[in-house]
Amino acid sequence: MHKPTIEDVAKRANVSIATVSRVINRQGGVRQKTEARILAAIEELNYIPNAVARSMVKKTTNTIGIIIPDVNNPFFPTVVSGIEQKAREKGYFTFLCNTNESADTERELLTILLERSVDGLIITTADEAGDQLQTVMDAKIPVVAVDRAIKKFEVDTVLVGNVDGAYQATRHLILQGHKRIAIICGPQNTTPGYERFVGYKRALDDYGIPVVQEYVLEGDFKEESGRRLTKQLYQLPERPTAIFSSNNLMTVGCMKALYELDWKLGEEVSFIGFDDVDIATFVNPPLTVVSRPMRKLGEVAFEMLYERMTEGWDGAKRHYVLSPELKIRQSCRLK
Amino acid sequence: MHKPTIEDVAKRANVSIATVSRVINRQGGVRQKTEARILAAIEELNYIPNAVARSMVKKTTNTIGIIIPDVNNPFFPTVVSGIEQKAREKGYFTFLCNTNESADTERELLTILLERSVDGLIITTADEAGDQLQTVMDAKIPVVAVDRAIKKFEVDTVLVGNVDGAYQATRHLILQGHKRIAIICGPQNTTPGYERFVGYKRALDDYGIPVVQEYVLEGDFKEESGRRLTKQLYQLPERPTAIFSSNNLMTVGCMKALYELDWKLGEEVSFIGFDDVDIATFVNPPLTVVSRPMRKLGEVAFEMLYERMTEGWDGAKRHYVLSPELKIRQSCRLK
DNA sequence: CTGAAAGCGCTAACAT
DNA sequence: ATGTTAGCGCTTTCAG
Repeated sequence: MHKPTIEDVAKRANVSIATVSRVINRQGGVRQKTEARILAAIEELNYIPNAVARSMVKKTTNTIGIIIPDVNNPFFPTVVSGIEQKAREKGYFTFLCNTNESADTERELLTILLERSVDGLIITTADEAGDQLQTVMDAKIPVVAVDRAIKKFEVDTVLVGNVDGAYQATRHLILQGHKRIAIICGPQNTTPGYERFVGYKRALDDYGIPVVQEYVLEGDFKEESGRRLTKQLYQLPERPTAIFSSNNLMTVGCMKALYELDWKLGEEVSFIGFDDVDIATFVNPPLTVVSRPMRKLGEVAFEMLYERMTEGWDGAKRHYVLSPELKIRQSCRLK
Repeated sequence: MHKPTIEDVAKRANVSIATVSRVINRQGGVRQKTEARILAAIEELNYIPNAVARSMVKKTTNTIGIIIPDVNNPFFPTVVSGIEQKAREKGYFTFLCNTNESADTERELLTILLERSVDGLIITTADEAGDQLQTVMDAKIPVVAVDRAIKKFEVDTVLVGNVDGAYQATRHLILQGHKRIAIICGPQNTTPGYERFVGYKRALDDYGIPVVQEYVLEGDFKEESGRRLTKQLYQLPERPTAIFSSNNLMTVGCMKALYELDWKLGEEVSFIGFDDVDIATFVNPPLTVVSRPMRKLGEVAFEMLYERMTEGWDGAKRHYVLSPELKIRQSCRLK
């Protein structure tokens, strides 16, 4: 009464296991009648091929690992669903792992994925330095970095134009007459955090507006920091007339703070955020944001990985940069 | 230059592979000195045990499958993170699969999970009848149903009190003096959809309020239906003074409709939703909701599954019902 | 305390 | 067109 194996099927159909294997894998070269008999046996026994055994001999699992730093940030699930859709189409399955921004957790997960012999890895690392990827590189497993680059190793990378997006956002504010523009930055040791600041600075520079230290605050990309820093901005003797928030979660925190402070969005303070958020159209007035093609990011990532996995392509690593888009709603008003 | 195997380690440490296996699995009975030598070899070779090979002989993969119907509904990712945390603690890994409410997709996914020999399955099925689970039952894999029961088979089940929650919500509205209370139902062929309607009806009955057909609308648990049905309600010659929405996504749709219709929340129409939503505190006034212990749901589900997997416990199937909680904010006003 | 050897279920030569 | 057989990397008796 055990799970039926290929041997059970073979016996029942009066053929060898090799022949059964041939029909399971649609390799052809099996007589119609024989095939029919085998198919019938499979049906009768409810036989389901054992993928573990197959992986054992083929040395490939048709499984990829996905590592993201924060499941609670809706950005990542969206990217992941882009990856998964493409993966499923190609017959790949995914292990989705969350590091909570911890480099140690990332290290552990990497080991587990290696043990499980994933065929490839898509990662938004918690530590851009990248030493933790040494084992993966040793194992010669294809890797694609998403949203955050890896310093130590050359790997395929897919990013959005952070500098570009932040520049557009800041310029939008400037063109409306704002001069006292604050930025709530992400961690400056991460690519997105740093680059978005660069875009902000570049726009100010281009329009001859000095960067004021009090208006440049560093958060951690989490909601609470957005809230705290907005309050800090409010305390300033000379309040900014506009705020640029570097990511979605901090934007949510900002909104909560504005509400608590009764600091009137759109009237007393203009606002623009990096990344579109669910709440964007529920606050009043709706938020102008820099939006990223999140699903697309995931789709591109899988496609790059797929090429490496199948073609064993060992060419130069590629950097793919997608363009962000300014979605103008009503949270920015003429100054 | 291939991936090092247990044999490479054995050679290097001058022992047999059996001994290496013993130390990898911490089975003891190996002399200190030998063990040290083996550990050193492992270290030097960067040896990582191959989980596929292990699964092959142990006939267990330490992997469970999770099937959910809709990744875009934030309810499920939250449940999933509850499952995953517990799973990780016990050394289990998860395959997360999304059916998009399609019974066919669910069938396919089930087959894949079976091929991959998952040790257990946690599922919120797209088809409560449950015929598609036949193969899983045949394979004698432990199953836990979450949020939706399975009719055809006895399996461990963890739910929240849908009737209870809907009853509380409706009563809350009634006690504020509302009599014209509309409900936006979920699909009546699903447990949550049906039970929530039952709770609504029971409350009306208990307080002697007749159920008016025009006020009972059936949506599909997706955002757009919430929006459409709210508009339908607005067209009624005698509009309801309160609306009860049966799930989070439809609540979002409702809010959009209210905004578009300029139907004043809290003033012209009171509102209460099943499930807490991110936007609940961003709309004005903030939404009163029935909230469910989502993470807990996942945690309980894994724990039940774990018992079955490890103890091979074959006792009676259990039904675990968690209690919902009314979170009173400000979207319901005295009539 | 350690080793030899028999599989786990399947694929992929190589024969026939 | 089909069968035989040698592994894949590991765990687990069973012997020493």
